[in-house]
Amino acid sequence: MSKRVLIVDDEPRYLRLLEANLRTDSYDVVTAQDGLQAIEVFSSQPIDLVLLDIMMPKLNGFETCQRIREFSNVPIIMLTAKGEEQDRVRGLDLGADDYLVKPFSATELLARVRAVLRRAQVVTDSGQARYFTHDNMRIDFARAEVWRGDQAVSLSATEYRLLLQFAHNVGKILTAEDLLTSVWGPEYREDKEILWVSIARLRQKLEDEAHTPKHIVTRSGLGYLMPPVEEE
Amino acid sequence: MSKRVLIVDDEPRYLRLLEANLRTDSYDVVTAQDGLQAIEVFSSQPIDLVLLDIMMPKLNGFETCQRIREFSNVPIIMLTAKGEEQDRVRGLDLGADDYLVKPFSATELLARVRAVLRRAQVVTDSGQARYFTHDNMRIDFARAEVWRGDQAVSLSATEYRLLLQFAHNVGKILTAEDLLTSVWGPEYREDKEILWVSIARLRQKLEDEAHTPKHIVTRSGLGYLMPPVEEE
DNA sequence: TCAATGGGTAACGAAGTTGTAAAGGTGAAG
DNA sequence: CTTCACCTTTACAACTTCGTTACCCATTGA
Repeated sequence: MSKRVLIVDDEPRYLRLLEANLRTDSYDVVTAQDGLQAIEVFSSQPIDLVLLDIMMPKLNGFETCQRIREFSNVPIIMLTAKGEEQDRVRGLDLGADDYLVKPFSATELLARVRAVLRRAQVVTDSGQARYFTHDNMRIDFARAEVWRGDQAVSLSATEYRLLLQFAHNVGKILTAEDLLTSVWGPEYREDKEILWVSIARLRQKLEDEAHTPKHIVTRSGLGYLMPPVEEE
Repeated sequence: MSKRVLIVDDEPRYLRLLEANLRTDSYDVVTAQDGLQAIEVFSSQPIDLVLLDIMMPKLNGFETCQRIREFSNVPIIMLTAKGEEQDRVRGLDLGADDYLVKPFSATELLARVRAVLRRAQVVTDSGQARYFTHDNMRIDFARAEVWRGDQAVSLSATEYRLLLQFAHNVGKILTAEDLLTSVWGPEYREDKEILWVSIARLRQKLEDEAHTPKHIVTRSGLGYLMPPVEEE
């Protein structure tokens, strides 16, 4: 059963080139011309690997990568014309698996694709969901929107990223360090105060009763967690 | 809990450089100067990531990579002086996860290390034990929750960490020093009083009959232990 | 240029936790 | 049986942790 690759690039020339290369190694190929289209395609069919150009209209490669990572662990290889180190580091830290600098040879492209797929195989991803629900709250990952009941909640970027951490780890304690490193970066590892304040702000927007939070529960001295919703 | 990285390179200069870089990001580092040594080290302790130079005496990087892949899926990043495409493809096809061309910057090295470890984590994380049971008590590690029968027990952070020590060492006597160092840190090694009090508090919450504890048993003069549960 | 917003810092109070001290019990060794 | 170190328990004071509000600076966009 051949793997399905999503190629995202705004230049049709490159799109065709990449597609041809991958097809000769008998991958299934689907394409998109910008980030929004990519997310659209991605949410509508199973994808095993994404090749993602950085310079694109609408959502650029970094933003698209980040969005996809909100709901999927699919392997991502970034493509770029610039060889800037800063770009490479940024891509990798946003969750990309590898990086290719244009122009590249077909042989190397295919070797990288094989390597990344080999590693990913063990996971068998396909756990891609567009929505996440927890009690009366819903997250629309693709649009980066949050709903409380039928009311849209307007979260800041930080609040949203904080909430994502919990959504991705339901039923699991996250320590202050965990959250600070993943949302603010390693250099904030010690700065618990900003976390306290941000949790408070997030709760104000999400929770019905400030005093008995349903979504984000405190475990004093240990961390916070989003409790699993009870089945009935 | 920091990740352990094995660096393999025959040039001491590079070895030291890499080691320093990784240590500043608080990885544990072990080193080897050739492939044989690397495999030696690798088989003798748990390693989370291998940085592997290609040009080496004894076993070169390719051979070493191949050997390691015969018995392990540990993430491997190849290091190479040449930027030859042929080498890169060969490395990746032998099972390496990534490669870096010397000279490289510390920032990029660390970004690649993070990326490769992140990917590996998804694979290994899913298979860990979730519960621990001892008589009528149950620990849910992910949620840091403890149940006594069908009643949730609310433990403080210290009490919970203390209990974890016993759960991880069932049937083994833990000395006061053991417990003090692992729960409170080495500087409390002598402070038996706080241990006594904490044990008492923990027992109050866990034990049915304060006088004949089932979970945490005192061995006067030696320490404490959680006795193995009898099967019948 | 000014208002709006986001996001960081500071300050304070409430709740809960932790270390210490003090007053017994228990058990091992002689 | 006595003694002493080892341990248990309780009470309390000091300290942490965390929630909250207020404030300020930087950025953004009208």
